[in-house]
Amino acid sequence: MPKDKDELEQFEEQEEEEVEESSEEYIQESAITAETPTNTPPSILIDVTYDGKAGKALLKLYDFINDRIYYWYDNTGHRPYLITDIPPEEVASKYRAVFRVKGFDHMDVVSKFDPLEMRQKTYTIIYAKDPLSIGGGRESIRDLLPRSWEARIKYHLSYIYDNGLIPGMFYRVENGKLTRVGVEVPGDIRKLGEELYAGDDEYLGAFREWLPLFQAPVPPLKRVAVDIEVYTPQENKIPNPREAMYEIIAIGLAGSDGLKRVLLLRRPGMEMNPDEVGMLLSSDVELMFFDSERDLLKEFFKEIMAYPILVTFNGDSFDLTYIYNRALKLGFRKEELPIVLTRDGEARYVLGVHIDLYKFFSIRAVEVYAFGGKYSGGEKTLDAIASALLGISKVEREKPIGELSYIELANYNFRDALLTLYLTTFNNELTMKLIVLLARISKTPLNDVSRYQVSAWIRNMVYFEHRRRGWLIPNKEDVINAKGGVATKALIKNKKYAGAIVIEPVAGIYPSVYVLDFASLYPSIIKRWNLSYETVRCPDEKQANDPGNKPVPNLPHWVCTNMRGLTSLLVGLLRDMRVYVYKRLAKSEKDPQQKDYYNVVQAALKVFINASYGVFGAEIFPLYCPPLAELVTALGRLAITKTIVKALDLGLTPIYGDTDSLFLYNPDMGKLEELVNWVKEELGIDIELDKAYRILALSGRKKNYAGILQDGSVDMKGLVGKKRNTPDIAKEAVKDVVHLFSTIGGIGDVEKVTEAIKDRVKEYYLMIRNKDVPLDKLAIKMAVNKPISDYTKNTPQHVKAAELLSKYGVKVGPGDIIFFVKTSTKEGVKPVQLARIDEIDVDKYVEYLRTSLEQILDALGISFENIVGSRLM
DNA sequence: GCGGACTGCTTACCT
DNA sequence: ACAGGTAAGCAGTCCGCG
Repeated sequence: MPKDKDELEQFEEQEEEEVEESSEEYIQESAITAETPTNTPPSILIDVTYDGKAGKALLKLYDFINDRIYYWYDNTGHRPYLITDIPPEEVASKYRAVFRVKGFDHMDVVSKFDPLEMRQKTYTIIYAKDPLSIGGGRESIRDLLPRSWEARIKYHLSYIYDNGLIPGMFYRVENGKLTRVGVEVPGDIRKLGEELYAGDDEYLGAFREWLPLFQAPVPPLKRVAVDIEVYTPQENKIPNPREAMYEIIAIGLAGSDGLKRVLLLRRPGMEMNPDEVGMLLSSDVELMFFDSERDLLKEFFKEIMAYPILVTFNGDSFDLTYIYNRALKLGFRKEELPIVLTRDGEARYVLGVHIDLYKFFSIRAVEVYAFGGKYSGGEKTLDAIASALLGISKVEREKPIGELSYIELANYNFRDALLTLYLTTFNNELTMKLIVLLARISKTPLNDVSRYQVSAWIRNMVYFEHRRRGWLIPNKEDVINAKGGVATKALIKNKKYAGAIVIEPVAGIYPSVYVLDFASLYPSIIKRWNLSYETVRCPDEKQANDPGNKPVPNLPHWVCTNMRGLTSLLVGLLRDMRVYVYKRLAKSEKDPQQKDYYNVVQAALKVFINASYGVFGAEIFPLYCPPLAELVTALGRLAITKTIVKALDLGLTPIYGDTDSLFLYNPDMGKLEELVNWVKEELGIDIELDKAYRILALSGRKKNYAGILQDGSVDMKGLVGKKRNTPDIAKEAVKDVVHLFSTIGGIGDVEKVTEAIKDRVKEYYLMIRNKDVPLDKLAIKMAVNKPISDYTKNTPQHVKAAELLSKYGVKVGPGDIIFFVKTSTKEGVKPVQLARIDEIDVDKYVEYLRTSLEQILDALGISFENIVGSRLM
């Protein structure tokens, strides 16, 4: 199993550039099925998919009490369809070919609300017997018509929307009919919403609708983590999972029910040394030996089928794909296998759901918002993520896989399976709960939630609401055509519109600084100003010409006041539920289990809220709406500017601010409160005290400061000394100096501490001058973000170092971090492995030390040159 | 032929 | 591949320089 980044990359799909989103679903090649009873106990809906053989939507339900998986096939006659504005008679006369499509079923007339034209319209709906006949197949109805809508929505999602299904919620089958199981909501929580939204039936209704999704518990989902080892004749060469040429010699299984097992292949010439048994890392791991690989796989398939959820780390690209192809090679028939490979590189688990944690943890929004960037900045390997989240450090393997003894192999193999399982169990099953909650909010099956980015989740959530309201889902081009382009210019080249404001900070040391922060500024703006793709620049002339409908005076965009915007309502609701309900509950709840759960709820909500503005400025989002995005940032600029003016008015002293924050120097507490109230009153947005510094050092650069908070902790932002690529020696110097800085108790200490800092700086300077530093502390660690061959415009230093490395046979690819030092050799750089201390370019490192330290020294008004003497060498 | 001013590319950060 | 704004370093280009 590949664990290193470059190894992972080898299996990333290269050719699957699916430009067109097809409605095609995977072909169910497997004949394995679960029971389909006419009555079931309450069960959790874990997957919704399309079964090509049955030609129907298929729901997978997990009954966690009796530990059973059930299938439920659609029996309502639901069919794939598309919508067109061509009347049926015209279809019949002008587009007769539609009827000749083999999967054509029938036509009908429907009335839908067009959110762009903002009126009810009549459409023709054309049904097909299978998704491919709508679009994606050899001959499809979509391709025969000049205009169609909703023809690119994948069928299983369409099925979810039309039936109001919520993946992750509880359902039961009663006399063959699928029904949702009710959820008990405590009266005091319901009351919170009733008070919050008194008199606003739209919000109140939505609140009641959404509450059960958060109140329904997430039951323990039985799962098994899987990891395989493959024999390879060449060391450091990872076997190709598509070819599956070599033997699978071990499969590790770690179950949430306590299963600890390694299936091992007996190999000629390898003996089991009985003395070694005591060396098993976990003594209760059960080893099972097999004489044939076929039997080993047979046992594997049998074992996993006791679980509704299969968990892997990179199983889509490696483990499960390898197993699948290897099984075919060994004579298994496709129908016998519980795994199916899809065209877009997924390895699906037929009975339940396969969750590939490599994919899930690679989702940017999960990484940043749900896990607070804890594993950011490094490699996304099992070891790296496990070490960041679980604090388990890496165990090195000393020999090639093929040379390990049975016990060594079992230890190595089982450990990875166990780590994979741990990634789903730590913090009270945080990961599983998060996935289920994300599925509920987005109406997306667990399978897709764990594989698609946040824009797909938000798309699904919003599409679901369209269908619920009987709205037509517009095509992407319709939105752009109706809403037009932008009116502002970005400061950064190649960006589409203007963003946030950053206030120019004045360098200096400031005792007692209070920071005010707009509470989720952009979502609040979306709520407060009724911003939604359909309300912004709505088609009503009267609305367009009413100056009162222009939220930003110097922007030409107006916003509809007649109806509440869909996304405004959704974002507003989710934001309120997070702030007023689940953050509060998470704080007040006594039961630790329940407290943890509320925290997962508020973290899941955070993901959606934080991404809600960005998607409207992202071209890949199907409701991409630049005027909406630019209104949000413009209103943000207005909010912070007005707040600053008011602050000055009140005699407060703003010294810095960035986007949604305002730094106030030594404020009068009464005035501060006055400002907060004014903002709430006049701007209709919440602003709150975020943090307070005992002392703050502004370097004079934007996004760049260090401060000591009231609890004595250091808060460093943007300083070079904090960046990953800065050599450790410079980082240490900064850390040292900041520590000295933190000893400043009052303004009276400044001089004394300044002297101490000067001395320390000089020490570091001399250390570098005298090359009295270990080489690895001089290493610059910089990531390669694309294939080396793609650096055509220029050759940055880290790429030069990478090229030197490749001469020694070290392969470098995207995601790899290059360690290099600056040398006085011809290239100017060398990979740290190849360099000697006497080749170091001392001046360059003094320069590094200078820029790192100056960001602190500038605040203190000290010059680096003064300390070290302007010595040019 | 060389150095300074400049632009553009690249990475890592902030909100 | 949810957004834009900023710091910093280096590569490469242009231009002046009697």
